Amino acid sequence: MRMCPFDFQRFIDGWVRNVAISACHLSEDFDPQILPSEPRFGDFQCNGIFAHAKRSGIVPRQLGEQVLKALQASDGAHLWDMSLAGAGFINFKIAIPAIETWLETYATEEDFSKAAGDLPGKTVVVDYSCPNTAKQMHVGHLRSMVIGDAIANLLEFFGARVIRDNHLGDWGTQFGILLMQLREEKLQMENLSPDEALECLENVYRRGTQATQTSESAMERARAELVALQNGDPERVATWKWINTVSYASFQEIYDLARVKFDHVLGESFYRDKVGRVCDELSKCGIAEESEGALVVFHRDHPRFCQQPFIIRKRDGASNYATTDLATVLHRREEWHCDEIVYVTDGRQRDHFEQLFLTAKRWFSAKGYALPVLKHVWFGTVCGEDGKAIKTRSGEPIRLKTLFSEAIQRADEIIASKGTDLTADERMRISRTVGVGAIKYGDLLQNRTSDYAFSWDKMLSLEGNTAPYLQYAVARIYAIFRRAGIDPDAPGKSHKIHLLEPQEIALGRKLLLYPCVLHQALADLRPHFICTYIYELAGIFSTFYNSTKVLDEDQQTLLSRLSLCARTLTILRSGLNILGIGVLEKM
RNA sequence: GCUCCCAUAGUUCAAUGGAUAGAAUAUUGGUCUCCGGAACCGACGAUUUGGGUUCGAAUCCCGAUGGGAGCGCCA
Repeated sequence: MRMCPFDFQRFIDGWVRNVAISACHLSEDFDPQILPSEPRFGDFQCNGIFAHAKRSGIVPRQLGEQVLKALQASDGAHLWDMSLAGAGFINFKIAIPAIETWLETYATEEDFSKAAGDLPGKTVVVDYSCPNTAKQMHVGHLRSMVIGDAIANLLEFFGARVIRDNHLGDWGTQFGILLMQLREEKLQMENLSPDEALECLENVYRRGTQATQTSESAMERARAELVALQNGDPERVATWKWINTVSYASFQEIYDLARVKFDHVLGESFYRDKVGRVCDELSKCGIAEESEGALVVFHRDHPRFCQQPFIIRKRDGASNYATTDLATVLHRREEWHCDEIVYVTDGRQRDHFEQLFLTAKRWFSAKGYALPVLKHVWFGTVCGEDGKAIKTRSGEPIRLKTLFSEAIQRADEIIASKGTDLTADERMRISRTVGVGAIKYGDLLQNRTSDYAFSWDKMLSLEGNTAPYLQYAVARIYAIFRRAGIDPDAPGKSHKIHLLEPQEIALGRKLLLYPCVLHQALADLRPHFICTYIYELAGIFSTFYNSTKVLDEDQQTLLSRLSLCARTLTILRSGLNILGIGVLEKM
């Protein structure tokens, strides 16, 4: 088999570095800085000449010429055209035969995954979704679920062993208030559906909160309920369990719709008998100290956390989420032997996670435990139309269930307007895939660290840079294959691909960039790079489709173009799979 | 009060210190006897402000203005 790099960016980077250092005698610290470039310049560009020229006191253009000459004389130079441009850029334009070889070499998602195995043997816990029980999921819960799932898929694609953990908020002080109010209202809720029960519980909680805010005795009773629950009072425990059961049944409907799955659902309550060890060890190691009656951790060298405490045991002796989070890190290390933990939460929790990571580092180091790599993959706040964060307490945030069903209904209306001959089942499946896909994609498209302006129109849009546009491109490719009477996934001998028309070449060049995009998304755990890329790819495909007949009379042309379509299909599908968005053969 | 984040077309978002700042939407002009028009091709339109660093700044640093968030017993 001919040598064919999977990721041209990485390959060119290594190649240029090597040649520049060995043949041009540049110093070892030379960094070529190879980046994908705008199509008008080529496929990749080398930016590293400037920095090196500066350091060595040479004119960049001169150094560029010298390096270019050496590159042109080296093995591998036939794979691309190179030219010196501007003040000292070196541009690389991949030669068409090299593109064709790449397309013939990397045909299936399996081929990609195998070639991209960056993380084999690595165990990564992804901690995402994590709603609180006793409340319905609303738009504020969307991002963690969607982004976390995409990141887990991405890590899995690169060969990691991924453990998806839904760390539910099922053990907070909210249960004191809930138990108190439930007891006082004596409600009969056993016959309600999970959703109805949950809605009822939300109201109970609201009334309970109001009561504790206005009455000191209500507050006392709520505290007593919490203590009773924590001490294992059977009646309270039974009620608490029931609340969690109906809550999760309601969450599960959303997860099913969104096609999100977890390997573990270990809520905070799972760690409630593991927090003693955390406090003991941190105290004995001299990391935690008493302060104002609580057990806290300060980080003396930190400008902020030398003053701002990380409270691991409240004055009343109870633990909080800092304590359970510490216990969780240890559990994931000791039981699951993870190498890394990725937390996907709102950016407002950055202080908490920074303190958590600092504390875990000192604790693990003092005890000689191996510390996993800890990453807080945070995302921007979901804001309402008023620009302020959507909160459960202020007004009524839109429920995910409502959001999804509205999107599905809009998709269904479009299908209806086309007057198709689909069966009811098919139609239902398609409107679900389109509607849910639109919402997930709408979220993923945005750089996760940006704040998020919620709007119905944006969420439910089915035109422009949206999932349906991508799904449509996929469906059209399937339609071509149906018409040709060929299975796009049939494992057969691959046909020779000849890129002749400009639109074919443009498509081939774009396909080639997929590995670079995946690596970029992986480096920062930012799925939106994949969205941008597959959207552009679908656009280039549409242009190609519009200008170039695939089902050509000439057999060789037909087979070549069909193969090109098959590669486009593979990459669109692969990208959508990583994003957790469904694909359709017909829509 | 202290700390952090953000400011890009009318609107919603992109842009790894790289060349002429990209999309979508809205507005608007076109394409279509042909593989699915949920399509394709155009036009219009933007880096809040004042300094600085750099060969090169939307991006880094300092200030101003405007917005958001966090900060001892919620998670």
